[in-house]
Amino acid sequence: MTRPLVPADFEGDSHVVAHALIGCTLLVDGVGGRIVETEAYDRYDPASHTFSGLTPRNASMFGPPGRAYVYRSYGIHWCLNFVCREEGHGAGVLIRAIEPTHGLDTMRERRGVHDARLLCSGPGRVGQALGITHDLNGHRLDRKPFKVLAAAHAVHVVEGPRIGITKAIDVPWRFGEAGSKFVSRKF
DNA sequence: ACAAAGATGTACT
DNA sequence: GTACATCTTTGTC
Repeated sequence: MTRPLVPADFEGDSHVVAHALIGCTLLVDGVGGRIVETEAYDRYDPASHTFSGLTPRNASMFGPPGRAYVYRSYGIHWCLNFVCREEGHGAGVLIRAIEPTHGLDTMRERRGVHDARLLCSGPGRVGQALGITHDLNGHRLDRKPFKVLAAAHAVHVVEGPRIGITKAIDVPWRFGEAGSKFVSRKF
């Protein structure tokens, strides 16, 4: 009962897209699981990489929606965003946590830990577990190696303030599945 | 050319 | 709870 998401699903407000992505399935080369935590970053958000306009790093967020924006975090981690578009402006949704369902052994090997809760509970961990690299920046989400499937059934979504930022910390633009054991932090 | 901060994770006390 | 790795991007001089 699930359908693959297409670029049209990423047209619109980043907050709406971030909310709608909870419960969807994300696979990279068949490895991944259910998205249980996201954050929205819109064009006029001081905490967004797009706030100061187009730069070489954030260029993919100014391109077509339904693609990946991959950036290096703290010089160590690769973090994955889904590009969306609201009123012609670039915006992004950070994938913060996944409930592992496919390719657990591959993820354990990449992460070096066994506990399923520690495989994908955080944006840097998601990047490592799914094998995300800079090669995938700007890549379409409806083409290999990506696979993004709509949620099989309705999900109870909760929201709260975003994590790890110093600007606009008051807005509740972090979304997660209620009661999930696989989020990076409790809501 | 230079400096500072960063959408984090891990190890250690 | 605190410290620190690690390096790219961006703004400033």
